[in-house]
Amino acid sequence: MDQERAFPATVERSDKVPRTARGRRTMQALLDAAAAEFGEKGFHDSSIVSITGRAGVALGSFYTYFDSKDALFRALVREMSAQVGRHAAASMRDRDGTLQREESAFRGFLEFARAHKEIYRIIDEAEFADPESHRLHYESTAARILSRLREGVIRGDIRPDVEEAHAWAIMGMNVFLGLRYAVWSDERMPEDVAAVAHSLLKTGLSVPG
Amino acid sequence: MDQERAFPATVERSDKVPRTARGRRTMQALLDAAAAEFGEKGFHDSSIVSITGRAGVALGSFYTYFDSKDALFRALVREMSAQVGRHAAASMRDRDGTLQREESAFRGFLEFARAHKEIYRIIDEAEFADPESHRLHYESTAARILSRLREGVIRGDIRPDVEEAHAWAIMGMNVFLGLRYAVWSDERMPEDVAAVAHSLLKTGLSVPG
Amino acid sequence: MDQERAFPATVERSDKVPRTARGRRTMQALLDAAAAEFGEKGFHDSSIVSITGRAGVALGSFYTYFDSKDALFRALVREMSAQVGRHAAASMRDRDGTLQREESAFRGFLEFARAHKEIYRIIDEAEFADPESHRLHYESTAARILSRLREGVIRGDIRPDVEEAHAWAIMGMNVFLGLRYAVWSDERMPEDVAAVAHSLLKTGLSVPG
Amino acid sequence: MDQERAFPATVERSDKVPRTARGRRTMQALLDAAAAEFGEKGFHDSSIVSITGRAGVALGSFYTYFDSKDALFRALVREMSAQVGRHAAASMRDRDGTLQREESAFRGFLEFARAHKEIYRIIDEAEFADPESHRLHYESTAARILSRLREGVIRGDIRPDVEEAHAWAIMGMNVFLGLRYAVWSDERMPEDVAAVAHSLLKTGLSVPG
DNA sequence: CATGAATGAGAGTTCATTCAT
DNA sequence: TATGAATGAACTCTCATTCAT
Repeated sequence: MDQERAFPATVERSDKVPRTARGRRTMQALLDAAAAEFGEKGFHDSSIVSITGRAGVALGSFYTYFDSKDALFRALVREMSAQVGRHAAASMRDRDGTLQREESAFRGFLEFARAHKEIYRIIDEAEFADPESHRLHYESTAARILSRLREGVIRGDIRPDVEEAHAWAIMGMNVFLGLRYAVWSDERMPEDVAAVAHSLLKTGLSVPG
Repeated sequence: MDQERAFPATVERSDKVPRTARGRRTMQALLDAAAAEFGEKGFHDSSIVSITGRAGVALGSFYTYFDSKDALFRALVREMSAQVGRHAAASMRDRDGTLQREESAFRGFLEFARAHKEIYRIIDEAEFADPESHRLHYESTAARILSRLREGVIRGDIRPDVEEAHAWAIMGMNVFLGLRYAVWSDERMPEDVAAVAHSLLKTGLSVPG
Repeated sequence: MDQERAFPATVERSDKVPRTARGRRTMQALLDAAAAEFGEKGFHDSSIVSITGRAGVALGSFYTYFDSKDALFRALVREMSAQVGRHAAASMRDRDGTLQREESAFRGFLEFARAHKEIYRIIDEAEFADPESHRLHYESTAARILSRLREGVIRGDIRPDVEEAHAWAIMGMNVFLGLRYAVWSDERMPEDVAAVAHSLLKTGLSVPG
Repeated sequence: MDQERAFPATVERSDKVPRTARGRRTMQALLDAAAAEFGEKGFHDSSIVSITGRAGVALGSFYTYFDSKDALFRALVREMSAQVGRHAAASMRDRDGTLQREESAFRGFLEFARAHKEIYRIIDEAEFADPESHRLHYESTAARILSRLREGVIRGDIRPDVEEAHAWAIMGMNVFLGLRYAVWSDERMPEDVAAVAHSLLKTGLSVPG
């Protein structure tokens, strides 16, 4: 976790691997430009000319590094999905209770989303431009949440009947609170928002007794 | 509520109002075709030729009723947003507790989403194709949830500290559970899923005591 | 001349002759609307919907009275060409010298152009939309000027070597002075401008002697 | 002046500047094709497909060099306006009297118009397709004529009362004589026509005495 | 005679992708 | 590896004209 690179990092399994240092620089420039472009304009309003323009390389060079516009988008989505996961995990260590660890993870996610609002847009748009990655992102995120909850059951601080639906519920909460309080507005501190979510998850909304 | 029309209904304030019965039929055919097309292919992969083809009318007829592809999409998004709201409200009556009413509303939403999966895609894609409507949809949905929670505070069955963030959390839960269990798969019954969400909201996930 | 109708008058040889009084009114409304529309927007930016809209009649009614957009334009051009000729002629009577009569005719033309600036545009555009009428307009105008000059030769106040080219020269002068001082700007009085043209035609521009 | 290129020359400030020799050739081919097409069919009946077809390049290549059909037309109009001016100026040198110099300029203009009849049509049509350039063309042409006349006043061979209207009168004469004897028909030699215009400007049409 | 919905060819324009240099 | 010109399918939108009512 500590050796986490600054976003956006290189894409792990790109279609074409640059062989020279110069090639690596060009590819990285294209990836950075694409993240900015897709985040600002969305997939369809982004164009290869514009991306290569931002990156300061010739139009034709794009195809030296990526097979297509779609391939580039897919690469970005997977990378960002991984980054979001890594970042949440990185924020999670050494808290006592299971839900407290979830709270930390969510706070980390909120901080990350504030800093990289374009990620939201790109992952959301994957629903249309790269449905497979989109599905994978949410399924693996939910799976991670669920396995943590199950550890909590064993540990004894989580209700024994937790199941996949609870993980999806938590993920949905987190995503929408992130949209509202990290992407659309910065008005509230991540720790406040995370605390609200935590108390909801801990005891629910009913009046006690 | 009872006289609610089947989706997709006519769009209330379309740009051009047909003056004859034939015109009304054509416009309706275009709206139905557009809902299907946008739901299947998404906004950008949908084309006017294809929509008019489905509707069985000539290409040019599209522009007799809509100013542009965007205008049609906006009209659809607003109509669907309204429909989702109406449907949830319609499913909500005569339950005792506040969270039980939310459970009913959510079950109604799940049933509606199962029957009209394209709505999900269309409203989601509005984030890119019609951001204003998208924002409006979620803001007004959250506002409705919040006002119901506040009534619960007065009634005495909801924690007095509820606030906007709780409404967004509930909405996020509902949307993601709907995506998972109404759109992506029909494997679970709406009432089961709604019950899971209800128990989470009622007492949280911690082990009692 | 005295019974000259107000512009724009009915078109002499229209493709379709209305049989009822109501029909005549509708046709006239279309002609008036077309003159305004063509004058403002030019032939290509004018549309039948817009013309029928101005005229307050249904789109389909257009084809009850005209065979096509081109036919209407041709009808207008010919009518306007005739009007310009009639108006110049009407302003020409009872002056003594040949060039003084030309001066009067030109002054009349300038007044007419000031009052109906759209005529200029419509006749000019006929070069592209109805070349035959355009050519006919200028050829017949030049022919009229030439025949008047030749009368002047007989009368003895015009150089005996006048020929067609002189008529075209006078017409060109008149048209451009009209464009400059009647259409583009009203800053100078028609009689001033006509006087300048007259003195040029009378003695030329050289210093005498 | 002597090294003047044959019409149509390259357009000085086009929207997009080709960076390679091949690009320059393509752009030139498009300009030549456009001049021919606009001259033959007029602005509205000309199409990009047809222009690119004449030029022997793909449709899309058009937009590598021009922003739009209008932009290309504007570029052509301005270039042609400049060419007409340059050509008239080039034919004017070393004659004695002011009106003799005008005669030379006019003869040069007639020769140019005979060789490039499409220029007439293109500049005329600018009245509708690019009004600003059209106005500019005639205003600057008139201004040049007027300043030459004023030099004649100082030199002593032109009436002291010459003014803008005289310049417009001369320009109108020239344009219409050009239309009649250079564009519509080649029947008369440019020097004859220019001589007629010259004698009119010199002494007018009245019988002397 | 009036109406306005329906038609569809055709226009300008965009842009992912290919390719010669 | 880098360049940018070239390509053409695909798209949205317009509008003169036809026609059923």
